[in-house]
Amino acid sequence: MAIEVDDILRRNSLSVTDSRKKILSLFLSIHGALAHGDIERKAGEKFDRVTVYRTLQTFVEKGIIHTIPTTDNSVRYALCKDNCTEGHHHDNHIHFICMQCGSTLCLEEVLVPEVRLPKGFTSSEIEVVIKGICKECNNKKNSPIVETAGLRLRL
Amino acid sequence: MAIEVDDILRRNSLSVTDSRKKILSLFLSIHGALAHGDIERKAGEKFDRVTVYRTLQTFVEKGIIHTIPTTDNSVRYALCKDNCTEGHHHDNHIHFICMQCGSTLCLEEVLVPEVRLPKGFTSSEIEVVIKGICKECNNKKNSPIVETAGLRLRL
DNA sequence: ATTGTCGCGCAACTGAGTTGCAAAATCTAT
DNA sequence: ATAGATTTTGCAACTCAGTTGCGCGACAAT
Repeated sequence: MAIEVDDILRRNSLSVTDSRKKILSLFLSIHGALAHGDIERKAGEKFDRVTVYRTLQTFVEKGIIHTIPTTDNSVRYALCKDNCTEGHHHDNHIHFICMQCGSTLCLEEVLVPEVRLPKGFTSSEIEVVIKGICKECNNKKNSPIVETAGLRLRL
Repeated sequence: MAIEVDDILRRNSLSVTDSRKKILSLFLSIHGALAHGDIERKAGEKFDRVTVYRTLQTFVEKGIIHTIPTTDNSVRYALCKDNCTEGHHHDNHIHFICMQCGSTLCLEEVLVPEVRLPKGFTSSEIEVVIKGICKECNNKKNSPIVETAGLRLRL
C-alpha cells in the first residue's frame, strides 16, 4: 500500500510527504467519502489543520480526489476512481448519502441520467445527490430479530 | 404586492413584520434564488444579519422557501412555487446555476429524472443541480456584435 | 394598566477556512 | 552523500458565515 501511495503521488508530480501519504492512504482504505473533519480525526491528530486543507486542495487540483456537494452544506471528498492514473475527468456518476449511517458513497455504476433542459439552456455539468438508506443499513434492518431472555437484538 | 405578502405571512401563521415583508417581497420580485448575502445587500442594509438568518430559517420551516445546494458550498434560497399556499411539499424539480451571470434558478418544468439504484439501496430524496449557461446569457452571446467608432458592443 | 408572547437588534461567541512567514523536509544535480 | 534550490509544513493571526443569549420594544389578550 505504501508503495502504491508513493506511486500515485509521484505520478502526479507531488513531493512524497508524510501527510500526503497518510491522507491518501486513508482515502484508499476507506470505501466512501471523507469530510475535512473526518480526515483530521482519523489521521490521528498528527497534522496541522492547515496542512490537511492544503493537501486536500492539492489532491483536488491534481484530480486525485473530487468534491461531493451535500444538502447540509458541508464538503466531502472522495477518490476519483480512474483518476489516480489519468488526468482530470468529468465525473459522470452519482452520489449517495445514507441518512442512517451518514456515509457518502460514489455510485460509480449509476450514470448521471439525461436531463432535457428548456430551450436556450446549455449544460456543462450535472450533479446528482441521492439521500436514502444504503445497502448495508437496509440489510441490517431486514435481518431477523433475535429474542433472548427478554432482549431484542438485531444482528 | 404588499397585500399579497401580508397574506402569505398570515396564511403561515407568522406575525407580519417589516423584515419579513421586505425579505418575502424580495423573493417574490426576483426570478431565481438568493443567497443570504444577496438578501442583506438588497434589503438595503436595514436589518440585522441575525434577523435575516432567523427570517430565512422561519421561512424554510414554514415551507415558504427552500434551500438549494451548490457545489461551491454556499446555500441559496428560493421560493417554493406551490408552497406559499399549501404546506410542505417535496421538491421534484431541478436546479440550474448559470456560470456566466451566476444566478440560480428552479427549473420547475423539468422533473427530476428516474434513477435506478443498485440492489439494496433505497432513496428518499434526489437533488439535481445542473451548471451551464442560462437562456438569457445564451441569447446575449448569440446577439450580433455592433461595431461603432472602435467600440465593440454586445446588445 | 398588567401580563404574556413574539420578533428584533446588539454583543459575544464558535468553527471553518485562509494567509503570511519562518522553519523543516524533500528533491535535484553534482 | 551533500549543497543548494524548491516545496511543504506548522504556527499564529485573521476573516467570514452562522449561532446563541439576552434585554428591549411592539403588540394582543385580560
